[in-house]
Amino acid sequence: MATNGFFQSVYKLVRQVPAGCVVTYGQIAAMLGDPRQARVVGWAMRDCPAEVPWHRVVNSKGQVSTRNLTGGFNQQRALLEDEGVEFSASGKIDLRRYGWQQPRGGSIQDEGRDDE
DNA sequence: ATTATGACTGCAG
DNA sequence: TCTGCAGCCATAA
Repeated sequence: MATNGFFQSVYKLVRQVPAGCVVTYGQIAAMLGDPRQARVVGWAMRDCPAEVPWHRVVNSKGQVSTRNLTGGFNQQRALLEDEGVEFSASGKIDLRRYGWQQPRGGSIQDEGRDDE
């Protein structure tokens, strides 16, 4: 499927996301090389194959409910909570703590937070 | 080829 | 901190 190569890249990337971590659409798009294609990433998630942990994908606001909760989209929060992710009172996630980043050349270790 | 929509993002109020 | 408007890209009709 060469037509949906971008989609395949998205799926592959999301599949690499470990449990207990979340990524934003823009983050994924940026990893693919174009942060503006964040919407296209959403399109790929809309297809949501079972092999893709779409529930670990949230918007830049760290929330899931952008417009309207459709279908199984509601269980995103429940799934993340099951992974160990904490939600704020407003239903937001700490991207600074759960925000996943691709491992760079070398060892990516946990950077200490001066306050937490 | 053109128009409309969308599981988004960033800036302004 | 939250809400609203405009911009960008891809897919569907």
